[in-house]
Amino acid sequence: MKSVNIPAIAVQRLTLYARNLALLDQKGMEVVSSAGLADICGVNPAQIRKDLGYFGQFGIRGVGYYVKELAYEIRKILGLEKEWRLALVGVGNLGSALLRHAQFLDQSYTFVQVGQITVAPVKALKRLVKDKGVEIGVIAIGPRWAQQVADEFVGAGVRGILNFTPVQLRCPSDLHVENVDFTRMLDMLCYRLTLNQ
Amino acid sequence: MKSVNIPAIAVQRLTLYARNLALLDQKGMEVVSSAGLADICGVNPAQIRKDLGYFGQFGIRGVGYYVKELAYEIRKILGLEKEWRLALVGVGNLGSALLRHAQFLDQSYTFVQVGQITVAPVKALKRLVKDKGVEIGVIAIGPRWAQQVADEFVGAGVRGILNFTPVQLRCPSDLHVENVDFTRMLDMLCYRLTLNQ
DNA sequence: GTATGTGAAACCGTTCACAGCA
DNA sequence: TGCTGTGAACGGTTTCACATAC
Repeated sequence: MKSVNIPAIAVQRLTLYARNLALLDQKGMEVVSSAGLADICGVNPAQIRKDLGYFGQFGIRGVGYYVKELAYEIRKILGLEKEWRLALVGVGNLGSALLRHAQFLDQSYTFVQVGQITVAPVKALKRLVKDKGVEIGVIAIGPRWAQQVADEFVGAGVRGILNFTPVQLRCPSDLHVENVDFTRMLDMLCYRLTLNQ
Repeated sequence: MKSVNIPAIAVQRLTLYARNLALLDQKGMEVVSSAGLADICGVNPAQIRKDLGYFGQFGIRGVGYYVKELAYEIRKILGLEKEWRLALVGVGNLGSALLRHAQFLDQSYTFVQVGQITVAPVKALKRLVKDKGVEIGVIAIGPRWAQQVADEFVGAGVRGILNFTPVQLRCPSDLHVENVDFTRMLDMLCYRLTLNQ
């Protein structure tokens, strides 16, 4: 791994590459060039090579990349070899969908070893996180309670939070928070449609 | 509006400002400075002023911004004054959650006038889009069928697609697609947690 | 010959700093 | 005085172009 700072956006693209490499692998393709993968992913070939360059050299000049191998290397880079334990708060609404249809998760995460997802009444959270070694808290509850749940997750010792509410959470800076906010994406869509009449 | 190209990321932040302005308004605050809003949103004050500057002059020097007024102006910029009609494909899984718990949507969209959301068997899509004037298609179906549904939406004359599947959709360039991909956000989280041991 | 890996250049977005105005 | 609006400086990301290796 290089000592330069790796842009977060490059890491995000890595997940895109991993997904499409898995698809190529399923189709029996063994080798792919940066140009080929770039076309599928909708990015510039040089960008793929640059992104990969942050972490090492995975290709063969004059040939390309071995699909299986590159997919594995990216999974390793992203830390997806490990089994992550998640706790979900919010059994109603979005939460129940995430839980009840675990196959949805599995389908998109064939290459990820996601651990048990546990539903917990908020009060029992602290014990649960400590006993079960939960590392990631998922907040899929109404926006009104989002900050409170986040605080409890923090107090319980979770290291990261996946936030499905549109609330901007206030958390300690050493805690990692990722937001999935479809209302924002919908707003963006409306803006772009409005621009083009 | 300025004639320079407006970065998509600036527009995305506008939605963040709008949301927090609505909250400030609910709390009875009438005026806010770029510094005050920036603190709440977790961004740089100059960035807010710059973002707004793409669209006009909304503040008063030495004072700040009128909360209600700015919130309204941003809604207008984003095209959220209009009522948007959406069609949802995917009643199972994520889709049912989006539909059955409309109050979830309402809660986060108090300032948005989102139109009827219609569930349709895929075959009837074309007629539905044309008869009801649907402008945005929402794809919350299994990844396996995502591209097919997208193609049908395109054929039916939808102008934009909100894609909840992790599939990179292939669509005509004049169609607007926004992706909500929580698997990617989860991957990012895992990477960052792995970095810090 | 072909495709990677990577410095250099071009481009874009963010932040600074201050002029302009209430 | 205080805060907006904005040109300029800065920093970071993308793309180019070519040396390098198979």
